Amino acid sequence: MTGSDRTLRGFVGYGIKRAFSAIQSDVNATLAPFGLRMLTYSALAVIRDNPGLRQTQLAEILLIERPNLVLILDELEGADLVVRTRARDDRRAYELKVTLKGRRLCDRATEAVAAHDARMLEGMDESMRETLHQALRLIEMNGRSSDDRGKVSRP
Amino acid sequence: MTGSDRTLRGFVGYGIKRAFSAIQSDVNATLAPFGLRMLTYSALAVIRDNPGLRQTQLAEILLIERPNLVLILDELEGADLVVRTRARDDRRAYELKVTLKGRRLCDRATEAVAAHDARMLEGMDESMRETLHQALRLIEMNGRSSDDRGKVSRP
DNA sequence: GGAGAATTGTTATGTAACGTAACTAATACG
DNA sequence: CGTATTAGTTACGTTACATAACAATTCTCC
Repeated sequence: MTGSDRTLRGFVGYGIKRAFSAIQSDVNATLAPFGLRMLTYSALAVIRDNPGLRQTQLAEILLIERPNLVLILDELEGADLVVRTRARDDRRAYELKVTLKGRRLCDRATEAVAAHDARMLEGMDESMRETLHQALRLIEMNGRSSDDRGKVSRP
Repeated sequence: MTGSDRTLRGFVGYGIKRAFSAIQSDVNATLAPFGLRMLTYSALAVIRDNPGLRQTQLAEILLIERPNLVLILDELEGADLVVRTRARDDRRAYELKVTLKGRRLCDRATEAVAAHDARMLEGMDESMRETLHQALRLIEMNGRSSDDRGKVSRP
């Protein structure tokens, strides 16, 4: 035998990391034909769900900092998938919308991702999938709530 | 309401990404007091479980490429947690072992990580945890097996 | 037993996905 | 009005990866 990771296997964190990196490379391969990556696809999908969204809001939803969005949106805009139009009620902000081209690409990509997702879930029955879903949500919440401990106390 | 990610929420991949990044920052904070990061801790723990391991094998276990290990091991060795000793049966290779100091640190860090892991699982009963565990393994396998499709066919 | 192939660790280098600090333009607010 | 805040941006740094090329060593096999 070549060696084992028995200690680490005890941790969910380790399992999640492995599952995630397995998915990640795979999903990027799925999106490559569309000229998209995980991040650009995510942004595209969220904008499609929320026309008129501001960049700050998008950053909040995706849990990334605003500066990181700039390049992502530049890329999407450069590919004519998204437009930034100045908001007329607040000329600092942009309203984000997907173009027709963006909508079509997004829908096709969403199909592909859905198919990919289904493949990752092969071998699980409906109840297992549901449990997995809930468990992930729970972990996300458990993580975020421990964030607060280190944040603003009373300014 | 500020905007939603309903499309993405349908995908396990998205849930895993979120759960993972929630864990990641948190676990790095847990390890920081020990002077470790996720990667260095993982390497340390695996070496502790497999004294005499070669770097190539460690890379395989951790699913990273050999060059990336070099810096990680430099760091661990520089902190006197690990030693590289030339293997006498193959003078190209190193045998990796944790030092006494490394063993102690590893054990304390493992405790801390275990506590952290437990916090992430709060709100789940035993059966839910077990299901989560299995589900993650399954996803990992589903991902890896689709790797093969793109790899060596018949050299 | 010696030449070419393979393997171990390494160096150099590139990239993607983040984060922080500091700036500009615009708005809000007392 | 003037000061603080906010939206997007620029510049820059870090971490976690990957690939290519290389020296030293070992393997293979004729």
